[in-house]
Amino acid sequence: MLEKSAYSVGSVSRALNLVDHIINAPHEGLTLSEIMRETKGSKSATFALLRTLIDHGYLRITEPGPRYLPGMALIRLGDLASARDPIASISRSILNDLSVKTGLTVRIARNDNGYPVFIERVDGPGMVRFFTPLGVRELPHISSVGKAILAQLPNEQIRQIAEESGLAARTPKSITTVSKLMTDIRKVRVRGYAVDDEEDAQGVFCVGAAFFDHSGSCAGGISATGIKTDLSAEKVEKLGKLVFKHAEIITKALGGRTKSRSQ
Amino acid sequence: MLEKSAYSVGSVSRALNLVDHIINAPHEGLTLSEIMRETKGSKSATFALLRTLIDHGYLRITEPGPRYLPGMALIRLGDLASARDPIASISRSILNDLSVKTGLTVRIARNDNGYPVFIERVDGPGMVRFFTPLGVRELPHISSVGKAILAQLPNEQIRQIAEESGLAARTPKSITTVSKLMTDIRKVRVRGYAVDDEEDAQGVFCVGAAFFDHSGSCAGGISATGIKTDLSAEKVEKLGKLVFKHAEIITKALGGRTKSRSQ
DNA sequence: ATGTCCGTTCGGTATTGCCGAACAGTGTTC
DNA sequence: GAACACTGTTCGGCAATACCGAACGGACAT
Repeated sequence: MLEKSAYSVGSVSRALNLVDHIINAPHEGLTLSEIMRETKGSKSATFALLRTLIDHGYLRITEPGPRYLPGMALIRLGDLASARDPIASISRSILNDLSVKTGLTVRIARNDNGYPVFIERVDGPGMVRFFTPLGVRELPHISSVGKAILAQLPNEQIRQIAEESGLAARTPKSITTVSKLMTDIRKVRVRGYAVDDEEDAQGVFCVGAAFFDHSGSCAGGISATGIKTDLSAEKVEKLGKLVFKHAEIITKALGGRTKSRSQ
Repeated sequence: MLEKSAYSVGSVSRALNLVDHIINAPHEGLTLSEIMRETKGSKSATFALLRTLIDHGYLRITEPGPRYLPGMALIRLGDLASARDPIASISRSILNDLSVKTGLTVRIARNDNGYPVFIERVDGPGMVRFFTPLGVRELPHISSVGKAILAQLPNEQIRQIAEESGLAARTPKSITTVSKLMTDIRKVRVRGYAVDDEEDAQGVFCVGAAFFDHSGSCAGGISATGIKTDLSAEKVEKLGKLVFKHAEIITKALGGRTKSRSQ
């Protein structure tokens, strides 16, 4: 349920809320009555909104006992948005490459003002598909990509972001203080890659590195994620260098150059 | 520009048309004035609609000289819709598997009343990414999956679909008459897989097979696509059997059983 | 300095999207 | 089998509200 800002069109906002509502519903879909109650709208109004969304393919309807489900247009738009995103489209084959080499799940994030937004994912073979949504702003201190991106910013801005996002813990190993974050960031700057050692989820590790665009500013980060079984220090280092190397490949593909220490 | 049906909400329809308009625009994005002219809306109205779409993440705006681009929510919704689709989510690893084995681009389509709608794609390594959009209804007679799906229907229904969709040609080898289509369909039924030999695009071949759900009805099809270099008959047969086998794997994964010749 | 483009803001009008009630199916319960 | 309790669908009427057009202000070019 999003807050409306100035110059917002009510019915459109309600319609998009319905899409969100339905995509977060159980797999069998929802009935009109359920939707109408849960979103506190009138029957006829939500009916009209749902109809409109169906006309555009945003929703579809199951055959007997009409239940509403996500429609094909969402897949279409997601695919097109991904294809039109220079970062996502350029790096898809590079992600695949890294996933094959490491056997891990590989993801790429766009830098959204210091926050990582994952936009593409390649699952490792037989990987436990642990759920990682795309297209949402993530907390920067909790993932390796997040820290890799933060490391490219001036210290002052890192502190500011840490303050506004809050250093919430997800596991006992999560970073929760600014000072700890800064020591880790320093390590990232030396190594060139960031490590998330069970800071986001228990038993899961993650190694990430940043890449840059033509202006030399950090465009995003790439990371490899896996289960933490016999994770020796040298293995991490080897993986880190590999991830870093692939980040450099993306930088080149973007026509970018490695960070011009602008700070 | 979609036609409106009964009980449609105008402003929502207009907003979704804007999304479509922007996602089919050049990579740099569009300005408000351009959008307003091309969609024949007033400046302030389209401004409000765009604002609403931005609030929900469907669009984003570039920093200087505001231009409108597809937003992260589209990627988010596409990913969720794909994850919530039983066919797409179950078969992702199977697609990957087939793509690695063959080195080809592999796609999967849902059966939408006889028409194929591709919902997932795994590009082969170093593949010429020839553009294949997801989430749109395709012509059934022009692709191998389309024909594989058609082959599961009673002849009468095939003729009906052929008539209503029209047998448009894309290459000199395209099937354009119902009788030719039916002879090809007969072959598909014998072999278990369908072949598209440069019928969709010159120099491109494609092999597809159907899979089934728990009720025994055709849920969709899977296909492997590649460039037509030295395509010997035995190679096609080998590939066809491999694709067919993977279709069977999907059928099993869906808890389905192979077509109970209900006709 | 004048021009033209852009995006943003704002008030007034009538369009139109919302409501509520009535209708029509479907299956469940007694 | 009839009553009920649910569904989804349709429709008329009122008022909210989404649209329009005009005015403002900033950025460039001419």
